[in-house]
Amino acid sequence: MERFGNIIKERRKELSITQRELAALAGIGINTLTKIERGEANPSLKIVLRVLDTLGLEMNIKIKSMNL
Amino acid sequence: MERFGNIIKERRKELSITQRELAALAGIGINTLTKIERGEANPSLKIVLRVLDTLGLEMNIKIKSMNL
DNA sequence: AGGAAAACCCCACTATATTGTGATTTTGAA
DNA sequence: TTCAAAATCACAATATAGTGGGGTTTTCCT
Repeated sequence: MERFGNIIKERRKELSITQRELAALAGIGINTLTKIERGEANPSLKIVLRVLDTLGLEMNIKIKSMNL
Repeated sequence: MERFGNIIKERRKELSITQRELAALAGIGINTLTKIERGEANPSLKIVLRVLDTLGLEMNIKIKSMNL
């Protein structure tokens, strides 16, 4: 979850918006967002997708690649 | 969620395992899995990652691509 | 250093995801 | 067409995600 939170946080910073703004835009609670960014949350898929979408990010799934 | 469920279901079929087997391997309840496959669930990230991992799938996040 | 905005913490409440059990339906192969 | 396995459904109980409110700390700009 750590990793996931960092992606969100970094992207948010790139877009220069605050946690409050992102939470509002994504339609989620501020507490929920801060926990996600800190990796202290286990968010539902709905929440995840809303945040990603708001940040102009997308998630995709593929067969696991080899680790050389 | 529909889309997500289908990915899981199709991959499971490719691996020729039953819902019960996948649920057991992933360490989640059978009811949870069936709902996910039908798109009638809003699973937590933890559950999502467990299922994907069990199926040899991985999720990644990138900047949304243009729709031409 | 001072002050304001941003981020974080704590707590309690509500909403809902997750689960097991047992019954029912659907599927697919002999 | 039968029969067993697989999938779905219904229900109740528990676990936990999501939330708001208010206070504290951190950040960072002047």
